[in-house]
Amino acid sequence: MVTIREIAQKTGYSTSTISRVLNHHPYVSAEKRAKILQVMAELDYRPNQLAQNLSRGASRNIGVIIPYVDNPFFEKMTNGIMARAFEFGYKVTLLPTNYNKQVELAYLEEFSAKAYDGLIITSKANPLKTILAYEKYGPLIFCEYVAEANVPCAYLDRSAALLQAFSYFKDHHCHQIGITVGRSEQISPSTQLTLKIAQQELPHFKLTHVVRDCTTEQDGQQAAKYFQQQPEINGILANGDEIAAGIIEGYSAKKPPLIVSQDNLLIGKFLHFSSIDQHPEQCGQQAFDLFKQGRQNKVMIPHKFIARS
Amino acid sequence: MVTIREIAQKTGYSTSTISRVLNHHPYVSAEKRAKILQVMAELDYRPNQLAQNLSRGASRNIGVIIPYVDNPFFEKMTNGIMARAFEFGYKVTLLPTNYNKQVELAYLEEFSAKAYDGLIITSKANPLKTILAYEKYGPLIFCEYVAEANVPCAYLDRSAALLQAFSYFKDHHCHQIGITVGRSEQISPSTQLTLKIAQQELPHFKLTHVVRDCTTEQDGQQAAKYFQQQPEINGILANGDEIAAGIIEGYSAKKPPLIVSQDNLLIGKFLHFSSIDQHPEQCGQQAFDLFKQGRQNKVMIPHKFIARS
DNA sequence: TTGTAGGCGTTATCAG
DNA sequence: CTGATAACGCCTACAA
Repeated sequence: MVTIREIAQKTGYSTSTISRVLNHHPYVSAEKRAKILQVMAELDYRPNQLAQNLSRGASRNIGVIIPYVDNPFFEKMTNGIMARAFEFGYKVTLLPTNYNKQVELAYLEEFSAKAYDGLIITSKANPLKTILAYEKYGPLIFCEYVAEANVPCAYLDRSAALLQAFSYFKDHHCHQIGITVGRSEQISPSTQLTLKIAQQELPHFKLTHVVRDCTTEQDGQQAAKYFQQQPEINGILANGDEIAAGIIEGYSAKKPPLIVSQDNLLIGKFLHFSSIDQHPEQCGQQAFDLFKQGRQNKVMIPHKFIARS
Repeated sequence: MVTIREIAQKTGYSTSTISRVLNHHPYVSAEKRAKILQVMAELDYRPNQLAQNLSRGASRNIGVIIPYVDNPFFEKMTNGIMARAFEFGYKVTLLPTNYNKQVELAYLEEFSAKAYDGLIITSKANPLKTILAYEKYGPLIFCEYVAEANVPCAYLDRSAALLQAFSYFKDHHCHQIGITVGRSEQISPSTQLTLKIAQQELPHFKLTHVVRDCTTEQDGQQAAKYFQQQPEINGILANGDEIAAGIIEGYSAKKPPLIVSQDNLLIGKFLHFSSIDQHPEQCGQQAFDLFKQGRQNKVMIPHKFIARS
């Protein structure tokens, strides 16, 4: 492997000078620069990034903790992060947890070992306190609301989105709604919020009308079976468009009640259900910007309700 | 920052011994190991991965060159790669090119600078020769067929899939088919193959029935408008399910002809068009395995035709 | 402008 | 089993 030292020998200049042309520093005579570049080309010299990383103490690489890699919502979010990262010459490493605490902890340990210059957390498996303990090792940015001061986060205005969804239901005279959620309210703040607002806005809402652990189309089908056994249900809030599609399938013969979902994928357009676009790409972009600028703000991302009925 | 040397000082042992317990080497007395671990915990010592990377000459990180991050086909492929990488403790960095040659070259340069232990190329912007020039810097694995011996690749049996699609058309008496493709046949081997086989299998096929540069639902709608002006067209081969959906939209009032698409997404089930599942996840998994095992085989991934009509 | 020398933190070799 | 010591390849004061 050709090193900076060999270039120094062949050219007769010092390693410092070589390093300077490598880093586009000023204060190198045009003549020397030219010769050095020439010798570099001749020997096919490649600066070793691993060495550069150690020397600089950074790798221009950020980690992104996500629950699932094949989930439309998080895919959009990571796409937003990656788009910005690309602009600024950063590399992105996706860190899927499947909401496994141990796996997430392993990533946090890597982070503390300087594997990433920063860590964006789109959704967490461990309690906030556990994660914040790693703040001392470098910048941590969240893609959900975190109340603690000085903790940067870009977050979706879930409350506003839910309020709009529920008022849509009310406008259509749907007061008994079924809800599908991902993780149960015990561990997911987002589910917690959903149910809290449902109870506030819809006095007739019952917790027995909640189907938990829905992440796929199949889960949606199962949920539909359950909902059909509750004839009073006249509206459904789904936690994703693929699940909503499954619900419609599950109703098969029967006409399903009014459905509102939350991904705004193409399929919603064809199956004619309403959807909330939470703009996860924007959230990802903002999260990266917060990292890049080293700010500790909290940035809210507005949602958009797509009514179809 | 606490280093291995500080641990050595506080414990009175040598850095070698510290390094040994760090790497779970044998030949360290239980007593010393215990004391070292204790001091490490006290000082909250973190091994620095950047230093380890330099010392080992590797980073357990692989790069994956993809054209787009938000394309279902390549998302599935990268999911397959990531699943395997995760199992073996590798990190994955996604490298989107948008088929820009310069961007792709920049990634190859990074690779030659040891930024990645290996590079998986799911689809390339530059000519094969250009890319193979970087083989000397480390393992290069392709996710498409590469004829050159000793170049490892996991590839989809595109020919077989296309043959089945065309015989499906013939079975349904569709001999005048329209085709949408991504990149034009001049630059995409896959498009080239598609058109070649179309000409072989369907004597009535005309190149004027090809719509190029289709990547989105909107492109599909546009294509549909064009196809409707050619009343003789009685079958359509789409290059993706979202495009197929767009085509169906584009036909709006009119009933669209028999459609076969190529992603097998959920939407195909609802819009009732046939689709070829090329199993891109499997392709990604195999590609990673080829990297991991350092083999130079060529692995074919079988497809599956999902008939709906 | 340029060069010298030390440092980044860890691993590996090789004696003992 | 253990410990010096030399890599790994680059960057950067500091001095000239």
